[in-house]
Amino acid sequence: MTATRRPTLADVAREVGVSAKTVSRVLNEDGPSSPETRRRVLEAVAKLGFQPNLMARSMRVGGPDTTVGLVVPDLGNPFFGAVAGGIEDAVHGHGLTLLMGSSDDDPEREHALIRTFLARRVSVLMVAPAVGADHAHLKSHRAAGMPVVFLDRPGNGLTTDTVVSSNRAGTQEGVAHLIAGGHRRIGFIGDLPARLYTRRERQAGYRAALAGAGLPHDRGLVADAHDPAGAAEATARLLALPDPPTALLSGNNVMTIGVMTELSRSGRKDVAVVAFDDVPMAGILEPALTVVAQNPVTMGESAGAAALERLGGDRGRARTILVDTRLVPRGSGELPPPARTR
Amino acid sequence: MTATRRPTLADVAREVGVSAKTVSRVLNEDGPSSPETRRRVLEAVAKLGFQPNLMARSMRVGGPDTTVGLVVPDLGNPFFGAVAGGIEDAVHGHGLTLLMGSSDDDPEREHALIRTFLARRVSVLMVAPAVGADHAHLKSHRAAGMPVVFLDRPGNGLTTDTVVSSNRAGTQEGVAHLIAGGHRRIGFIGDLPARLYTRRERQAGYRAALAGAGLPHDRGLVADAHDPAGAAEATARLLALPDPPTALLSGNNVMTIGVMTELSRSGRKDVAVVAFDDVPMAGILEPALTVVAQNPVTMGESAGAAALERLGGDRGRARTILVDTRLVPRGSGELPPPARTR
DNA sequence: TTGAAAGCGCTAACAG
DNA sequence: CTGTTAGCGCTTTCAA
Repeated sequence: MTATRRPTLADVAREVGVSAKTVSRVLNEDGPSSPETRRRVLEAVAKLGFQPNLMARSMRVGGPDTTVGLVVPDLGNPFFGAVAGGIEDAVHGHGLTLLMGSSDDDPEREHALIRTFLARRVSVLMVAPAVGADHAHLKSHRAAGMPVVFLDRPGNGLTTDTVVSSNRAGTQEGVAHLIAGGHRRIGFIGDLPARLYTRRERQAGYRAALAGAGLPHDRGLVADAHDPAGAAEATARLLALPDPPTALLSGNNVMTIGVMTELSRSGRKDVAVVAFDDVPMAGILEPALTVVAQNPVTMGESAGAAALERLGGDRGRARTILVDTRLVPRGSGELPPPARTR
Repeated sequence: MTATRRPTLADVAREVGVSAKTVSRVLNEDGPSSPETRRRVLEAVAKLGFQPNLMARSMRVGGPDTTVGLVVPDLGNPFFGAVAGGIEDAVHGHGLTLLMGSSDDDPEREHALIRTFLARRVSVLMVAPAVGADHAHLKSHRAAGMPVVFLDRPGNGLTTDTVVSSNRAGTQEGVAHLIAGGHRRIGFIGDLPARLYTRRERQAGYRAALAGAGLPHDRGLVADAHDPAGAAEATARLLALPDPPTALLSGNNVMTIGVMTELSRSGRKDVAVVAFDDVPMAGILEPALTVVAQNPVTMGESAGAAALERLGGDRGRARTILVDTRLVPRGSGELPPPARTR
């Protein structure tokens, strides 16, 4: 079997007996064309199975490629999947397609992906930055008219449109919810590295809630992990303290799996929990899991909308779009602390 | 602020005082070049921040675009996110990038996306087909050397490499597990439309297990839904039958949410459940959820590997790659049926 | 070791 | 209403 060449504009033109430009006109509904020519061109297009080469078109038009380059840390994380879905919804009506890659939270891979995307002349670049990545090199590209949007986390060395969850306020609300329920010793299980933006913000919200209630901030109640197993260990460690927490705030969906697994394993149904980020079966757990829900689809849509405005010529100053989180009380956050023995 | 033009090969050449071809040679390590020239070129490239235009390159070379076009029904579904991650892992080392879009299980949108991808001259096309979509029109493209791979579901009207889960055998194993536990009336909660490939296969596995055990196939124990709420209703309906099932097989992750929600709501801890497709917190539910786990990452990797072989010149006949599922007993599938009153 | 010319598939600009 | 010419940014081909 021999690879057959794909038909070009010229092939269609030859078939019909007109010039390439005429075919182009018909196809792009650019300029006038006689109904008769039109008909014959379309016929030939169908007959030959011609499909215009978008690369060639973009190139000649001089505009960027009709793609949105998106770099996320992990394609497998449903959070980023939902974000991607939101972006696609926002832009696909404008003829833009998603070009995606995973950085695996590695600045090198992120940089490589960005380079590839730039080389492809994407219309828009969206990045959920890896920890430690630098983005100063994108300045010139943004100046050249390519919108850059940071997602979930701000970038480094570049001030541009950024879409993030209300991490701090959301966590603060979650912790306040626990405090309102009578808890005074509340643990925080955060992800690593500790300098990750979302981790820092959520922990700041945790501290703010404690401060707001006049509660002391016990550094010993803050634990770290970078996977569910680690989160489970961290949970066990906190609960084994001499004066253990009566409630926990889980810093993200991955931590939550570990926290809940450990509570389930040890049969501790008396520990109140609020988890940051919603999870599918939260309502079925026992007790049902109270969460601070994020809105990843909205985040994606906002990012898409912002990018489209920039493409439309908006040169205003960079905006930070805060997408609201929402406290969803389901039970686990409403557990009262055990009666105090004093 | 005025949009500054991006530097081209010619700009670099002018800067250095050589021809464009020389710059091209240095950059692509094609043909010889003097160390001195080389140095000056690289210097100018760095100075101007030149990045070769990949579109122009692909076009001139005549080869396809360095992308893998992937169409999935729903970007937000973690299953497809994981599949995409697997594909990316497999191909990114070969210089390929993922171009993704959601069809929303709508054949029209799927077709539009495929058209866009073809127009972009993707190197590979991967599709998780929408119900009712036709793919005969891809024949010529495959003949022209573009690998086409179907994912999760076979395509229509085109025989080509296909990667699917062992839906039938997996479900059969799950149902056999329930039967081995003593269940004789087992309900099946499947997704709609009923002619969806995965639904049909899984239901066939269900029937095969019943037949294998000499159990009657009661059509009344099979229910449908297309979202969690519907699955919850379907579950309630089955359990309200005069002679209700003592065990349920949930046909996919979305159904599972509804099934478990209803069991939780009604406090029915006596109904055995096996769910097709694993879910994050399955182990924490009470009882812990027994599942037939799929392997989406492996599916993506297999698809990627198959595509790469085709790109490498493999013209062998189309293969169907069955990715094994795995029964993960966790408790809910091991519940015995209630003692029979006769 | 380097350069000049041609051309990938398409469209902008101008004629006719 | 239609055609011609030129050129997007790059690489191939051939010549120097």
